[in-house]
Amino acid sequence: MKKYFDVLRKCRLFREIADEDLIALLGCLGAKVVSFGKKYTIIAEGSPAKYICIMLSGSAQMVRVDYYGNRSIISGIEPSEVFGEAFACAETAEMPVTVIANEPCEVMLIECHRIMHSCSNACGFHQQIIFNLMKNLAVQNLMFHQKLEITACRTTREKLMTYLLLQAKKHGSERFTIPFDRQELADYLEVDRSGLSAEISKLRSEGILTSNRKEFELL
Amino acid sequence: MKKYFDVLRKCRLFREIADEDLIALLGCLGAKVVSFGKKYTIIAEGSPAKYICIMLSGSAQMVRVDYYGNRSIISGIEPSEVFGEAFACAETAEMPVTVIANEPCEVMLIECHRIMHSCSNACGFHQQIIFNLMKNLAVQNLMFHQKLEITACRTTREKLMTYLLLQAKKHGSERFTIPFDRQELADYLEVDRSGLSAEISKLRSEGILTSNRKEFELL
DNA sequence: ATAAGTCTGTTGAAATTTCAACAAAAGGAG
DNA sequence: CTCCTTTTGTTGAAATTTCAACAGACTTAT
Repeated sequence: MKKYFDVLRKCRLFREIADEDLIALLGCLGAKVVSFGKKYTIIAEGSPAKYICIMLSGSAQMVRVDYYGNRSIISGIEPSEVFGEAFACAETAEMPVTVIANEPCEVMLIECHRIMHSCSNACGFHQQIIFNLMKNLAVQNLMFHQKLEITACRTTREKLMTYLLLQAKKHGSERFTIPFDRQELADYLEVDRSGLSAEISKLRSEGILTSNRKEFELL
Repeated sequence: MKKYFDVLRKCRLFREIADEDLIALLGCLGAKVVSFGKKYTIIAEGSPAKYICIMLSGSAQMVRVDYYGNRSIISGIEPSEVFGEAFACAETAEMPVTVIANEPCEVMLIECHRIMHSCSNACGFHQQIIFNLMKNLAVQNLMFHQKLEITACRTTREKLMTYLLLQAKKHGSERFTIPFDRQELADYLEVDRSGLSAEISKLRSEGILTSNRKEFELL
């Protein structure tokens, strides 16, 4: 487990927990690590929501395909981020989304009930973990508000500009690289890919931005 | 405070807390009750996010108006529901949304830091409250997933049907009354009101549903 | 280096949404 | 009951999105 310490230290779930306690804690929680190849399904829609997951290496996307066949990307998942916890904590019977590996991944799985019900060893970190989990869920809530701010826009241009402005703020710079290719960005913004490409060209010709593939600069 | 007990017992925040402990707890948390008239602003966009709020009576809507003037309803808030907690717990500087009273309301306000930092009296319920808060945030997360499922749809018809099917499931019946008038439903689904009315008429003429104002029946 | 496959940008036509304006229906106040 | 206000439904035109098809740029594997 030691090789994962650098990522785990950055993970919201383990805030305020000292390195020397972490090993014992992970043991107590029965944490296990699983690897997935590119394009593999990490969590399948419809499967039971038992696990709180932590991305150790690689990246993934949380995705849903609706009744009408529209693919929608709910969020990207990067190393040290927690995912699946909302469904597990809310005791959802079935996962309403799918999580798919973008590239080879290592994921840490912790059974939710190990965290929710205090452990038999009475290890002293449960309270801290629950507090961290709460904070993490609150932050995720904010991310949903951002996502809704984007999807609430009526036109492709408004959605795109709202997204790009949020990215610029997040990166603290007018220049930044986005984590999606065109099709993925379209699925995230919930618009048509070709229309999105056209809109980007238009913004470029209007002198509002410059871009090359995943790199953007707002002018 | 006693007159609010019936609502508070139903509130997620106070699960597993006995009635007789509730009074002491509310005192320890410094809970206060504020009334608002119809159409009054309960929380203003841009104001500091200090409070965890509980709706005691009446109802409200969480709303955002974007840069382009589109009004979007994020959620309806009914008695015993908690709101504003995600922003307070995530320590957001400014509220990104507005909460407006639908009708005369009573709201209980609890300063977030009173819950986050254990109280000086060392009352024994903080852990339970934080656990409840965590569960509540997880459930809210699920609601956002539902909302995203709706807004991810491309057409008015798809959004409307997704919404109505979720409502039918929620009410456990094909007949139900929705909590929005037409304009509000349009703002919730993020579509044009007149287009929404037209779509409802069309579904009616196709024999897919019957409806009268806020009452719907799926056939 | 070449070939195969993927990603991006373009285009035009069809479908859909938005917008503005108005009429009918419902609800409230006096 | 009547007047006034709000809500809902309807319509047609303008704007936008979606869809399908294709070509050029880029990547990857051999």
